[in-house]
Amino acid sequence: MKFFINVFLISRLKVREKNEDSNQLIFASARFFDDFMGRIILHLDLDSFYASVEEMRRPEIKGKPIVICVFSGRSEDSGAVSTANYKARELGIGAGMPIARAKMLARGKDVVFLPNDIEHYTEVSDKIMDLLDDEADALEQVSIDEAYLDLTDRCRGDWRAARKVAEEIKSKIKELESLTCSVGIGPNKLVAKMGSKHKKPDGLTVIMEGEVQSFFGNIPVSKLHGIGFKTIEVLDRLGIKNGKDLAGFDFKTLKENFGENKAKKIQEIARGIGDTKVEQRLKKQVSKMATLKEDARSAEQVFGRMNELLAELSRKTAKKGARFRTVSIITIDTNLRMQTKSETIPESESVLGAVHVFERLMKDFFKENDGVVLRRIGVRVSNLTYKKIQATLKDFGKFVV
DNA sequence: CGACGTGTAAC
DNA sequence: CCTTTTACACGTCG
Repeated sequence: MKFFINVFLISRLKVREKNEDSNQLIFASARFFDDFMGRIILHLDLDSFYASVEEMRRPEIKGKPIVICVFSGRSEDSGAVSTANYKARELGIGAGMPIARAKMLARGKDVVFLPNDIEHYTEVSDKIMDLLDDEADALEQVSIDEAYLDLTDRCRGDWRAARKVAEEIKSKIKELESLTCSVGIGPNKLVAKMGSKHKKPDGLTVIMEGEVQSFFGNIPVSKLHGIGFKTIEVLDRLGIKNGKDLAGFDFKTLKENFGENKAKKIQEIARGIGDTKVEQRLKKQVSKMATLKEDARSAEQVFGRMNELLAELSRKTAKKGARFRTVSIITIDTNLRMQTKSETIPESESVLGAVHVFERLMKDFFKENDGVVLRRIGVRVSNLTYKKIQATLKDFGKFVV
């Protein structure tokens, strides 16, 4: 009997915690019933975060359409929209849109355009993430305005308790920062994420195991998390419209169109299957990009801007206590074609110590691309390793994100 | 297999 | 006219 239970536990652990050390088995029996019951995962998304934060700290713009912009500095209105609040979205303004177009749509209306202030948003975000950390077994911050919480142990399989936790979190965030958020709760990260997308803003959607199939089945494939524009084009040709179509589609045909791995992946998405753990991940690369004031036709013309970028990249990298092995430049020419060049070197701690490598890559790029005219450039270090002591995963995660 | 470059997706 | 940052998968080459 003991043997049987162990076999069962090991197989569960394989499915659920592939990356865990075998010493996790020590805790396995204590978690037997949790394993048996499955997990409860919560995903939280702060509603039009940047715009809402600005609205909160500037009483004079309350209730107005607000558009947060990334100005590229090339001309008065060059750049793109980062976030539009719901009032602005009613006018057709949305993220990613050129600022000039957003201003056309806003013509004659009282719309507030603001440059983004990431520093401030990060401060607000950090406070909220701290709050979330207190509510969960594990926290995974995936971006400045999104996080996953594992509530499995905390709620012991009780979905109504999980809903209570969500409501509590929502009211705390409102109290503390006057912000709303959308929350999804499900048996894995994918389902939780789809739940939080389902009702916005200020939503709360719970999808239990038994409800996954019908929820995912009725959703258009274009709304599935992880399925983007290119994939949709192919799915469309195959006549696949919603989750049900994809979940039940002939695998061989999918494989012919997407390759084995991607076929498997998108079909699992359509079935609401996912088993990745909620855990704070360390960054694997750091980069910094910028649009040039003026188009550049030679390496020497971009060195000035590149050195500024490297100074910032250096700070970012040092702050995380990261070392790197790979150095890259990223170029975007006037036709918006992106290219990268990279080189792997002996492990280094100092970005500025590797300036000559960035410069050489840039020179080589111009040598290899005769007549190219650059609009934007970027620098990146990857192949990161971390030296700082990992006091607790929580603190380290916060430090690194 | 590691290094390098590109494409897709999400934020 | 067209921003920024990251992850990951895949093909290719030596």
